[in-house]
Amino acid sequence: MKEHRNISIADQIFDQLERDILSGKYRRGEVLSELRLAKELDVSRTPIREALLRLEQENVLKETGRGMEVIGISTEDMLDLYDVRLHLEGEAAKRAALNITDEQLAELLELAELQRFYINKQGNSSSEHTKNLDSQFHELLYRSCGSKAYMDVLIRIHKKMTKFRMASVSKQSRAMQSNDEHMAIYQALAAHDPEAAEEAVLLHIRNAMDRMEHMEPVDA
Amino acid sequence: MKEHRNISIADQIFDQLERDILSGKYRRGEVLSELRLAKELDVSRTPIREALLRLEQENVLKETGRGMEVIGISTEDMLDLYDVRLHLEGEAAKRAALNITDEQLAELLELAELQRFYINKQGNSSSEHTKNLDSQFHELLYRSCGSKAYMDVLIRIHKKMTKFRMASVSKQSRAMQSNDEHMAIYQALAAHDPEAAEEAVLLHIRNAMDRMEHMEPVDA
DNA sequence: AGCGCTATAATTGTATACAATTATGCTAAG
DNA sequence: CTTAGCATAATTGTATACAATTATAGCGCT
Repeated sequence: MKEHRNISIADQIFDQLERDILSGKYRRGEVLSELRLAKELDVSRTPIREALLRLEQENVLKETGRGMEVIGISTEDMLDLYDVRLHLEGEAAKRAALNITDEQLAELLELAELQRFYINKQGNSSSEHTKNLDSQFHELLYRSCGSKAYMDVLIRIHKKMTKFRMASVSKQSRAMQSNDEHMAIYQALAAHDPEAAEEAVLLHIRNAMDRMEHMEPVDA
Repeated sequence: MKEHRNISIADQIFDQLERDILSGKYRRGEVLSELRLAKELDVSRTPIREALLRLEQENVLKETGRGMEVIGISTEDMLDLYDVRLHLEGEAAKRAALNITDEQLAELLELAELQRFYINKQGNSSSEHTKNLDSQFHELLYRSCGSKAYMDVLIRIHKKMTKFRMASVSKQSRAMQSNDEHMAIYQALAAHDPEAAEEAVLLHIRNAMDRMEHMEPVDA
């Protein structure tokens, strides 16, 4: 079954700009001009405008009367994002424990095992593979809670955190710890135990906060 | 001091489409065509596209391969949104009690008093005036908590709830009750009492949920 | 009458053209 | 040398043109 639409130029520009801002190519406070970007990326202004608009909606850029200004994210902002997650993900995990399907459980397990495989193979979690698997794990967890409201908020926050996560290489031990926590979450969900799921998720978030405070952001 | 930019056509289209979807002119499941809207509203496709893109980001519309499909919001979704707020606004209120400035307090009081004035004058809360004042009150409350993460999430949720709120007329007594709750929130914030602020906000949300379940959505 | 094929409609994605506003830099005058 | 003013650059917002894909309807053939 083929996916219904091709990837548009606008989508590609969006991803690229997102990465470029993250990687520091465009710095906080810098103002992006549509025409300049269009010439730089060799496309017309139309898909550029669309990408910039999306980035503005995601609070990555800010309208400034003339041009879009790059908004950064501070360590404090990141901690606040974690704090919001601490207030929401416990409830989401409880609901997921009650609502998750067998198919979702199987997929969750596969994601966690795949992540473990890559960590063992590569010795760190900086690869796109591993980061992507982490995102998929959490996104699936959010989806399985059965609430659009929780899902939307948590997916948005997690994407933002992933996006702005520093591209530093993490120790294998940290990555493995995080993966262990994913496994614990899976176990609690598989047992359909709301309290255990809540506990496992909160522990995962708190540990991720600790890891970040030690300047070694991994995932969560 | 003049505001830095004029209201663009795209902004107007966005507001109008938002209202039209809310009012039921465009129904859930209906697919909106850019060209049709452009002819209907007598503008080019460009601002239409921009408005549709924004509405998609706000989860009001959904891409369907061809055209944008109108997404509805169920009563269950609304209750979930309230539940998310119950998990976040208490903490936000606590922070606001500690961080709010005198200027913000003064503005908050003015908004609440203005709202009271209009309620007494008009006898219900269905007017744009009153709904707008409610939005402004809550948005200012969120802004004063000093956290971008809490602010972004809560503003987004509140806007969505306001947007999809049924346009039913509410009894004056309900509107007054809600305004009383606003006043209580203000008092707690003015006293810089975190616990009282949390309690007042949670009470406000719970009462709003009750009002909604009695089919008389007002605000909160 | 039914079915299939083709031509045309509709629709989105992208590029370009145009208008209006605003910054910027250069020139000329004091 | 400094400053005021004007012309030009840059920039966004909007409209239109073009391309490619897909649905749809009509027509002819069996």
